[in-house]
Order: sequence, then C-alpha cells, then structure tokens
Amino acid sequence: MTYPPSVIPASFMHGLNPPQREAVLHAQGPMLVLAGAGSGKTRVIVEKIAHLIQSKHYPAKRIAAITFTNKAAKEMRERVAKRIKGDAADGLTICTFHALGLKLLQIEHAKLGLKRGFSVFDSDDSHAQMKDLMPGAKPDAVQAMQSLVSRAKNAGLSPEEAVAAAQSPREREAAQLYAKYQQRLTTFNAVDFDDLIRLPVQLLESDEDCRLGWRERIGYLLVDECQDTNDAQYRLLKAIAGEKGHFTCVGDDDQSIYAWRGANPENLSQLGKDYPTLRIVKLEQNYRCSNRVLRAANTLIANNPHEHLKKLWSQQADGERIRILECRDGEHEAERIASEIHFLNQSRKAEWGEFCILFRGNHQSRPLEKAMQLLRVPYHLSGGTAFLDRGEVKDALSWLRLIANPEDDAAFLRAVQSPKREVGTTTLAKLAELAQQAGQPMSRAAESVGLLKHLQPRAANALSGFVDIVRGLRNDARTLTPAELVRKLNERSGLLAALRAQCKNEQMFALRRGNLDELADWFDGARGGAGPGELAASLALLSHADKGEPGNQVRLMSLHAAKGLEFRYVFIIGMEDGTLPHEASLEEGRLDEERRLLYVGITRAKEQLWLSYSREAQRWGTKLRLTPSRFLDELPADELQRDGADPVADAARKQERASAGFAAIKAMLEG
DNA sequence: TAAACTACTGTTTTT
DNA sequence: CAGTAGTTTA
Repeated sequence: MTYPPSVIPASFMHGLNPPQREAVLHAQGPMLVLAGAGSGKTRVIVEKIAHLIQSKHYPAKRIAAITFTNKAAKEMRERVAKRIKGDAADGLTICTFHALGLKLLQIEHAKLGLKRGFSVFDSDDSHAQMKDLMPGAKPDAVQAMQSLVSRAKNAGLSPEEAVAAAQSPREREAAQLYAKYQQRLTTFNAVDFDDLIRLPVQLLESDEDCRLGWRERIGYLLVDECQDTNDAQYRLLKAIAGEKGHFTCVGDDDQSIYAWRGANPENLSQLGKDYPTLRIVKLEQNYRCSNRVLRAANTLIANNPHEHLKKLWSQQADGERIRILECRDGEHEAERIASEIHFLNQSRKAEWGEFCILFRGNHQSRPLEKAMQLLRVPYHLSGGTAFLDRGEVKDALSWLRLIANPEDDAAFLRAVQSPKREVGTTTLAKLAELAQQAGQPMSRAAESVGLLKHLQPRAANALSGFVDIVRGLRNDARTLTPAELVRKLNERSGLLAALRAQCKNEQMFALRRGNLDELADWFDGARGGAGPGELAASLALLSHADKGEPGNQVRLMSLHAAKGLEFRYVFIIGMEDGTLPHEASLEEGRLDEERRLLYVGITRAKEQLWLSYSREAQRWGTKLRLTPSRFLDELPADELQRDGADPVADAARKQERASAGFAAIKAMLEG
C-alpha cells in the first residue's frame, strides 16, 4: 500500500515530535501525558517502555503497563514485541487493572483471609448471590442493589465503612446487604470483580511491609486511558507508585465517556494536587484525521469546560466536507447509508472494512442490518454474545472452579446441574439448608454420607455420583496439565455428551464443541506454572474477549465501543435530540459527556464523515416528530455540506448512483 | 423440560 | 409496538 506524503501513518515516521519525545524521555518523576485523539499515545507508551529498559532506568520485570481492557493490553503487547526484539522485554507486565489486582491477591491471599485457589465471581454469579439475599425482591431492585454495592466498593469502602457512612435508611439497607453479600463471598472463598481492586488497595494501604515489597516489584507504572480510572483504581495507582511517583499516566479528558459507570475524570487533575512535581505534556498533533474532521471536532468540544485547553492540529489535507444527511425515518436513514457505502465500494473501490457506522444505542443497529442484508453488504456487528458468555464454556469453567475450590458454591450450583442429572431445585434447596446447618459449603455437604440421608434416595444417589466424578477429576488435577484437565473434564462430566444430544444438527454440535476446544487451547497457550484454579480465575476476567478478527466487513458498533479505533469512512447515525444527546442525559443536564461521545465518534474518521438524522420515528406505535441534534448547530457551518444545499452536486451524485444501483441489481441477479 | 403466556421496557459496558 | 425475560402450565 502506498500513501501520498500527507497521510503517512505515524508508525512509519522514524522520529517523534518534540512533545512526544519529552513524554518518552522524562523518567525521573511523575508525568501526565494529555494525549488528544489520534496523537500517537500508544506509540509514546511503547517507546517509553523501550526507553526505560534500554537506558537501564528499570529492568523490564520492574515495569508495569496498565490498560482497561484485555483487548488494549493484547494490542500493546503486540506493539511492544514488534518494537523490542529478543528477550529484552521478558518479564514486562502488560495487563488490566483487574489482572494486576488478581496477581497481587494470588500472591498475598493469606494476608486477606483468602485460601489458595479462590474463585473470581463474574457479574452473573454476583447477581445470583444478591438475588438470593433479597428474597421476593423485584429484578430491578436486585440490579439496583448490585450496582449500589459495586459503587460502594469502587469508592474504596469496606462493608464496615459503608455501614458507618450510611446517611439515609436506604443507604443503611444497602450497606447491610453489602456486609451480608461480602460475608457470603468469604464463605465461598471467592472475590468479585470489584474486590480485585478494593482488596489490594486495602492491603497496600494498611500493611507497610507489603506496600514496600510491591514498590520493589513494580518500580515504574504506566497507565493508559487514565481518565477512565475510578477512585479505587486511582488509590491502587498511588499505593504502588509511592510518594516519589514513578509513573506515567496517559489520558484525554475529552474522551472520558464512562463517568456513568464510576470513572472519575477528576482524577486527572487530582494527579497535579497529589504530586506537585507532576510534569504535564500535551500531545496536540493529530496523525489520523483530515483537517476538516479535526476542525469540526475542535469546534464541538470547545463547548465543554476545560481544565487543560488543547487544540488539535494536523498536517493532513482538508479532505471532503462533512455530509449531513436528513432522512425521513430510521429505515430511510439505513437505506441511504447502505446504498452510499455500496456506491463508494463500487465506484471508488473502497474496501468494506474501511467503513464504520456508529450509533448511540445498540438497538439502532436493527434497521441498518436489514438494509445491509438487502444490498448484500457484508457487515460485522460488535457486541454480540462473547466467547466466554457461551453456555457450554461457562459450564466447563464452573467444573474447573469447583475442582480448584470446593467452597465455590456458585460453581457447584452450575456444575451439578450441567449436564442435567436428576438434581433439581428441590434437592438443591434442601442441600443448601443442610449445608447451612452444618456450616459447610454445599459441595462438602454433598460429600458427607451422613447428610445425604436426609434427602430422597434418588437425589442422594445422583449427588454422590456427581461427587465421585469431581473427586476423580480433582485427583487428575495433580498430574495433568490444565489443558489436559479441561479435555478430560469435558468427557467425564458428560458435558460433551449432553451437548451432542442437545444439538439438532451436526454443524451446530461442531460449532459448540469448537468453543470447548478453544477453551482447552487457551489453557495450552497460557504461561506455565499456574494451576487450574489460577487460570480459571484469570479467565473470569477475560469475559468479552472478541474472538476472531471481523475481516473485510463494514463495522457496526456503539460510539462507546469505537474508542481507540479508526476508520477511513465513518457514519454517525441518529443525530437527534433525545438520541444523541440521549434523553436521560438531557433531563439530568449531563450534556458534556454526550458531547464527548460525539467527539470520540467524529475523531474516529480518517478521511470522510457523515452525520445523519431522521425527521420522525415510528415509536410506541405512533409517529413521533424528531428535532435534529443540538450538537449539529455546534459544528462549524463552513465544514458541513447539508444535503439539498448544493443542487448541482446532488444531481451529479444521483447520476453516478444510478449506474451504481444498476450494477447492484446485476450483481444480485448473478449472485 | 419445553412451550406458551404475561408483564415490562424502551442508554452506553468492562472487569 | 415489539422484543425479551421471567413465570406458569401441560
């Protein structure tokens, strides 16, 4: 692929620009890099890691780079491997906050009253527990309570502190439930996602020896997407980085779009207060977008209040103007976009994979999919059911958890019922009661011959059959590698047989068995030394591992999911008041974050951008008149091209489109 | 244990 | 209205 000089990607440049260089070279004290969209921040982090190692400031094994998603961690690992050849990068830590917390807990578990092989509950497990603690509550209330408890944990509160801090009766109730819930996790020898941050913070802040030990272990910290840290994560950062502040935080306050789930972008400015010697560098040169796209983004975001003013600039060409598409309704909008993409693919030979369509809410993808299918445009919808959310994978994982941790009742409950083995809700309720009385976890109770006498003989029989299989596998776990164990478990548990019986056709079975094979393969690929329990725990963190690259297809995704990505052609749909900005944020006056969301969307575009809206929507059965988004008025009119504004250009495009449409019909007849 | 029925809800999502 | 989640029933 060849590029005209003006669009040479940053990765092809041998030099760094002056602020980038400063960010890389400053290794003495705390540093904050304010990195605008497309300003090469990942490159700076990678170069900085290389610099720290090569200049012998820190050995690789004392450096940790922290990201928010596994995907980002994986990408960074790949970039580092490309940049640092040989074994110089061995021992380097690149992982998510949660994975770092897990690693710390696995080493320090004894200090927090956890036993070896503890389990990590995913949100489903947590939800099940919470539901169980609130008998008769509406699903809404359970959900609300779960997020309230999560919020308390992310604020760094222990159950005791939460009870003490409670103001209203409602808060007191939540705090008491938090205490009960936590007690339950302890009896199951389990932690939840939030604990992976909260417990390390608690330990490091209270135990000086431990803290110093970890500062020795992690000499230098790099944190990506710093504006997304919540309070607990910020405290973890401070506890590890120490008073001297051996860290580099990279972030962009204009791309903070996760405040609604606890991220606190204030942490960026808090950094300056906690570390007076903090050096701040701004990366303002953008290597991604056309100048016109960039000017639109700048003008839009200037409507937000700013602590650190940033003005992105670019040496790229102006590019085409931003097209504003006015449509009749959602269907019309989808059709127009699908045909525009189809047209560009035909006439300009644009690859499908160079297009991306962004929306506020996932339900907006429906009409798009319909239109794309009609025109036979290949597309990929991000955010479908992820690999680890697959039922069969969760089943196998439950077995594994139970083998590693007999106290994991959540795993027991799932494993004992999958595959079905004549153990139903009645039996389990009885067993739970017996276990409670005996002060034992359920799987231990199921092992006790004495307790089983209290059950129906048939149920007791089924249970002891299950216990025998688990016992056998637990024995195997000592000699087999984790991958071998998974394969054996799939057989012995009857999971594979049940799957075969369940699947209507051979194809389906092959697909789902493939998921189980993939799980085993993952364990094969995992670094050696860790037992099945440790691996199962880290796998719990890998929930939304997108498997398989989408290939050469048009990408459909939410604006949130688009952060960190870039595309040559970007469409943003649903530019209406009530959609973007979303109704709820409109009512609560939280416009800033919605504006940032659009900012993130706009800055994904390398070459050309389309914004579309509908005049009406078919909602609640009745027609609803819509108002174009107020954000459209905040964009610079000079850079926009509203359709219908230029009849000559419109006519020309119509002509061109007509021949493309003909080609499409021909293609359909032939295909 | 699966199909049929009913009530509910229309944001964003990772770990 | 329409899609889903949860519950009831055969």
